[in-house]
Amino acid sequence: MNKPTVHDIAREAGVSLATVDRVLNDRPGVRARTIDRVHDAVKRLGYVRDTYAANLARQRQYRFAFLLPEGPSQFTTTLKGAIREVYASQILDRVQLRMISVPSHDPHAVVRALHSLNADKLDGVAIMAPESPQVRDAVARIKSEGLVVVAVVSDLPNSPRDHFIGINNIAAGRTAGLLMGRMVRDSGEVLVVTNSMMSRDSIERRLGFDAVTGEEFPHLKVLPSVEAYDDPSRMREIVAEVVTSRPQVLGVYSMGFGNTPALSALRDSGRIRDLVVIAHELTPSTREGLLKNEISAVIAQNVGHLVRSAMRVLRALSDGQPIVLSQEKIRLDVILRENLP
Amino acid sequence: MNKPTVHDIAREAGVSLATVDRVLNDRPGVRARTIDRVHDAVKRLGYVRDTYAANLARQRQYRFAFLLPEGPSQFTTTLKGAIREVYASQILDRVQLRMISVPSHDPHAVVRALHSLNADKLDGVAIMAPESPQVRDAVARIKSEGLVVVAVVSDLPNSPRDHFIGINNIAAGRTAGLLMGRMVRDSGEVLVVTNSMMSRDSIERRLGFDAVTGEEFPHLKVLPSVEAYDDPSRMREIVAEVVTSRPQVLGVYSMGFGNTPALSALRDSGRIRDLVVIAHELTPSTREGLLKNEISAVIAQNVGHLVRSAMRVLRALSDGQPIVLSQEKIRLDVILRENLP
DNA sequence: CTTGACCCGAGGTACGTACCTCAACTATCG
DNA sequence: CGATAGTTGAGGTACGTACCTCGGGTCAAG
Repeated sequence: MNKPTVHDIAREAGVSLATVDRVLNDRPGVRARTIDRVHDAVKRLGYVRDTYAANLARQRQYRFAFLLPEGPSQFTTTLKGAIREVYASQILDRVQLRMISVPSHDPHAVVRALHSLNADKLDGVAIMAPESPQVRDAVARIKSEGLVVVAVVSDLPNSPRDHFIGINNIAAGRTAGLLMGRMVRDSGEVLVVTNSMMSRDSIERRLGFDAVTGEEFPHLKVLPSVEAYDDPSRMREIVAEVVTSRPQVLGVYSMGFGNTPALSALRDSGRIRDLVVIAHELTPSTREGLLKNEISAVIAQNVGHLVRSAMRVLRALSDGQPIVLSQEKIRLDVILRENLP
Repeated sequence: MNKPTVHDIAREAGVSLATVDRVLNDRPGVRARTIDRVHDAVKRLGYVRDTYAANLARQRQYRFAFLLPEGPSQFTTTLKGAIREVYASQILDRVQLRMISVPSHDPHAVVRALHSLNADKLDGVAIMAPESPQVRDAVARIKSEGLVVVAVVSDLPNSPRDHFIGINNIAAGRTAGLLMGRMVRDSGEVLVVTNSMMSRDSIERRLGFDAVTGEEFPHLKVLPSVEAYDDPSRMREIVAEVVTSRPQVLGVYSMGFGNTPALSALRDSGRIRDLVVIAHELTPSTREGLLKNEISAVIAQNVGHLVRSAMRVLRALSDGQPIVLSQEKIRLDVILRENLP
């Protein structure tokens, strides 16, 4: 009737508690036949380890770190806020957190930070950084030391990370393209702005955006991406120049990072209300833009979910437990003025 | 350094463990002054009860019930599936679940079901049912017996329920209105269909929809709501009639429940691809509609989140623990073909 | 047959909390 | 002053699991 315990397993398998314990915790000194007997009993009774009692007994502490880009980006600020909020609330059990900020555009700094992580003092790390060969090797190294590694926001697809928690950026771009095509009424041009087309996120978003607009919305002509190279004033200038000189521009797709200067340039041009503006990530800037009817839609990922999911996955992986994939999938949120959270 | 335990509290307050226990669990036999001393120590050390150890010690079982509408609605089927999935996965700790289906349009049946719930055998209940005076009284009664009551999907605003888990339906209607206004290119009419305008959800959605279209989109003329009174064939007939006889209809807003027959009528009319169709809830029907470009957007609530949130809230309330509101807020999802989960 | 390596059981303590008993103390009242 | 009720402490067991020790068992090689 009740949930079976190790005692029930021992009785069912006809062995002692110590043996059950040895089997369940992969300790040596048990014959293969006996191991099977225990596993059979586990299966027959449907035993599942009570993780909380186990953690209590072994005084388990989960020690995780978040490796995040430093700098004044509104998105990372929002993300860090979400991490702090989750950490402060009591939903985390036995978790100790460290936040590490690095200039993420510098692969060597990322590598140094990764190498400074000690497997003796840490169980897992969540990384948000662009992938580079150096980073890939560093991930491999800390994984071989026994750390659990998950990528957040930006995937590290060629690195041996255990899991990726974030959105599908091609789908994000496709969603933006679909919205743009449905919302721009007349034929015209669409401006795409980003900080850098070197980032795989931007590349994927652009790919998705182009695919949908190309296939389904021939009335739109999508211009080549405008890059600002992390320079806000450059972003402001380029956007201002394009929007004022090309009246045929009817839509702007801001692929994230650099929303604020792009928006301010659009605002100054006086044309922002006539444009369909689609941006990424919900930040103070984009929220304000939505409320002022300057931005039509924001494609976002829920940073609260992102952080909680990262924690759950880190825990599950450090315990060797399965992940409930349906719960961990980060949805692509489409946010309009009326469904602002 | 480590998390303080009851032992630390006892030492800090200069009392015994038994006294700390009496205070923390509101047991009698402690002088007011001593109670304060213990509470002071708790505050000074920042003690928080280890819920898992406590549940272990007291052999806690959470016994919850879900009271849901019976019948073949795709949304409730989806919801029930989500409940089963959450229940089957191991994320629930010490929770026993019962699902009760009632013909929810019959207040007396709902009341009978509520009265059959025994506070001795149950800790809490999540209810999805329309509010009526009878239901309100029944909720008050089972609450007075000590049960925790939360409303899910549809609020019971005049009942003494402890919490509501679901979306803001006025905002949902406003979001639909905004999407409709942005996506319908020319001047024309918008058809609004629902099963019944008696339901407060429908009323609120319509309210929000009208507010936004009225204020911001004068090119749209929103027709009076068409009601099908839970009769699929009636729904099919009315929709077919309106759409074929009124070529000036450019958009259709299906407020939920009855999506399937409405869609099939639109499909048969041959006009569906030229219309902007906005529907509620992600079900097999609406998913198919999105994929076929028949539906432009779906306003949905994530049923997985809904169910997990209901469980967390029920647990927290039965333990008298605080709720992390930011985690429990159910977002209004805007789902397009490209961001289908 | 002995030796030693391997296997297994019995029984213990611990984690943080709940809940129990019983003895002893304190304050108050008549 | 003693009786009485109200407070408090000491110490225990239990929850389900981890981890430890130690004694005794089996079995194959020498």
